[in-house]
Parts: sequence; C-alpha cells; structure tokens
Amino acid sequence: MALSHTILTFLSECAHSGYDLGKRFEDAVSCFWKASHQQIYRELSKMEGLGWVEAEAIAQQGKPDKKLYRITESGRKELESWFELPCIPTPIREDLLVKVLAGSYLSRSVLIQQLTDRRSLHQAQLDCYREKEHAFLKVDNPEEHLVFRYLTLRRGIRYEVEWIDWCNEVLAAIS
Amino acid sequence: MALSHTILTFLSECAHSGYDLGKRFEDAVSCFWKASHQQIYRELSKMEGLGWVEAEAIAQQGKPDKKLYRITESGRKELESWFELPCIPTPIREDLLVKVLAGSYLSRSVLIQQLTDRRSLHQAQLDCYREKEHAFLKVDNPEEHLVFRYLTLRRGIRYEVEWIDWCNEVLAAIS
DNA sequence: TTGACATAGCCAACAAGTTGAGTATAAGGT
DNA sequence: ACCTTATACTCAACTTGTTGGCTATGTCAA
Repeated sequence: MALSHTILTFLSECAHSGYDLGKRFEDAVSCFWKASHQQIYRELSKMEGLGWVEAEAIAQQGKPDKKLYRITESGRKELESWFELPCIPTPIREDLLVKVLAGSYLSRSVLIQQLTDRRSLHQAQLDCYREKEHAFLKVDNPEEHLVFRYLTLRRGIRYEVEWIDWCNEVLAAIS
Repeated sequence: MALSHTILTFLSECAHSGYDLGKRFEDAVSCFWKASHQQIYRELSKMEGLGWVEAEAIAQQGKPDKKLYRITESGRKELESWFELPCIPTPIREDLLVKVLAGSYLSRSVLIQQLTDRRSLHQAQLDCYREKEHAFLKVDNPEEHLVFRYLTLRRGIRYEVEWIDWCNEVLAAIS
C-alpha cells in the first residue's frame, strides 16, 4: 500500500494531477521509488474510492482536461498513522547477482561484460545525482523540505557508489 | 522471468526438490533474492510445462514423498542464453525513504524511531553476514563456486553497511 | 507536411509476489 | 496428552507492477 502513501505525501504539499505526479516520481524520487503513469492513475482512482483523495476536473485551453487531486482529511489521517507503522524493508531481487553466483557456468568474457555494463549504468546515474547534490549544496539556509529531499538523494548516491565499488571488487577478483 | 533462472542456476549444480530450493533461497541467496515456498512451487510447475525441468516422484520413509526436479537440455540452453542478456536493474521502492522525504510532516521522535529501528535490523543482518564471511576467509584455496558465492555475500555486506551509514547520516542531520 | 514530443487520461491482459488455508507424517519437548 | 517444528506439497484469492494499446490536442523541428 506504500505507493498510495507516497502519492499522499506529494499531495500533502499541494494538489497534483496524475500526470504531475508521474513527473514528480520521475525527477524527485526516482532514486528510491519507481512508478509508471498507469500505476499512478490506477492508484488514484482506488484512493478516490477509499476517500483519501478528491478529484476536480479542470478544463484547460490548448491542453487536454486534467483531474486535480487533493488530499482529504481522511487521507491525512491515513498518512499520519502510516508514518508510525514499522517499515518492512523491500525484498531484494537482482538478476546480476544470480549471474555472479552462477559465475562458474558463464564464460569469463560475458561475466565481465555484464559487470562493466552495469557499472557504467550506475556511473551515469551517479553523475546525475552528483549534479543535483551540487545544486543543493550551493543553497544557503535551505528549507527543511529541501534538506529531507537531499537526504534521500544521499541514499541514492550511496547506492550507486556502492554498486560501482562492488562491480570493481568482483572484476578485480575474477581477473 | 528471473526467478525461474535463479532456480535453473541451483538445478545446474544438482537436482533439488521444491522444499530444498526454498531452503537454499533462505540461506544461500537471501541477501539478493527472496522467494517464498509458494512462489517456488508455482514456478517449478510452470517450468515443467515449458520443458526446462523434469520432475521425478521420490517416496521416502518417515517423510512425505517429494518431487525431485532436474534441469533439462532445454533448460540449460535457456539459462545460457539468459546469461548473455543484459540485466535490468531492479526498480527500488523503499517505504523508509518516503518517510524521510516526508520528514517535515512527521514528528521528530517517530522519524528517529523509524531510523534507529531500521538501523538495528541492518546491523543484525550484517553481523550474520560477517560470520559467513569469516567462515569463507578461513578456507584455503576455496573452490570457484565458493568464491562466486562469497562475492555475492560481499554485495550483501556492502548493502547493509551502506544502509547503516545512511541511517547514521540522517540521524546526525536531524539532531 | 510529416514525425516527434509534451500534455492528459483510460482500459485490458498479463506477470509476479503475498497471504492464508489445507493435507500429511514424524520427531522432540513440556 | 499436547504443542511445536520440520518435512513436503497444493490451491485459491488477492495485490502490485508491467506492457501495450487507445483517444485527443498543441508545439516545434526536419
């Protein structure tokens, strides 16, 4: 049920359309939460059914109509009680680890390819996060909101660094 | 489809029952792949339908009958071609990060509780992995299989360390 | 003028993962 | 005598996430 709570968190700040939410997932929380437009739209209708959000149809000129969603009192309560619930860590499922575990059955060159490909992927992501980090660190006396967002970004940065380091460790071990 | 390939990797070594596989997932790869018994049993029947594995019923004394699964030629081919496919990194979805992002809406004490709880969870897991690491490092001239398994364990260790460090970073930042 | 991209949403089918129950036997502890 | 744990597997219902298609309009570049 945590996708809905992530959405509720965004709606706590201000009203969003499903489309807006999709973009926020893309550029604000992609380092720890992935959600497709389809998933978001479906979740929003479910949440409307539960009474956690309210929709208002907005006609726009030059653009299609949109539905603006607002958090309700009941949604706010739901979110607050969720905050206090213990978090269950996400189960991990990583294909690449399976390939390393099966290392004896793979040709060395394929394994190296898999690892170097993966490393560049994480390097690219890291570069992107580093830029965001740099932008934040230039701000004097940042708002609390921004600080919390920065702390989640730090998690993303650590995640990427850790992947790169591990790829390097494995590459060193097998050559 | 990667659960089936993880199973195929285990079956490459030797025949397993669904129950055996469940235990191997628990103690050998839990640091990067979680799978319930139910999931494994269902996946095995699907794989039997695809011809990737063959089942043999084994009667046992004092224990229930079991089904021993063996990888087939077609399963082996499937696995080999999967090895060469590019890996898509697992999308991340972490409740705790949502709570940190929403930090302004949580009471400081709840947030601290969430972070310290999470940190102890990862600390306990890390201790367990450290023991396994220690056991491996005592072996002289380990088999290649064991080396690859160790490398996946290293990933698990890095993962836990990284979580602990990040929790500490956030805790330091908010107090 | 044609195609790509952004805006804005909907639906259906499928794949994957979770939860909870049910069926059995045997070993070991309280 | 009863309870828990381990072995061993099955089924059903549900939630979550993915894939691909569909409907529109407007802008910008090749």
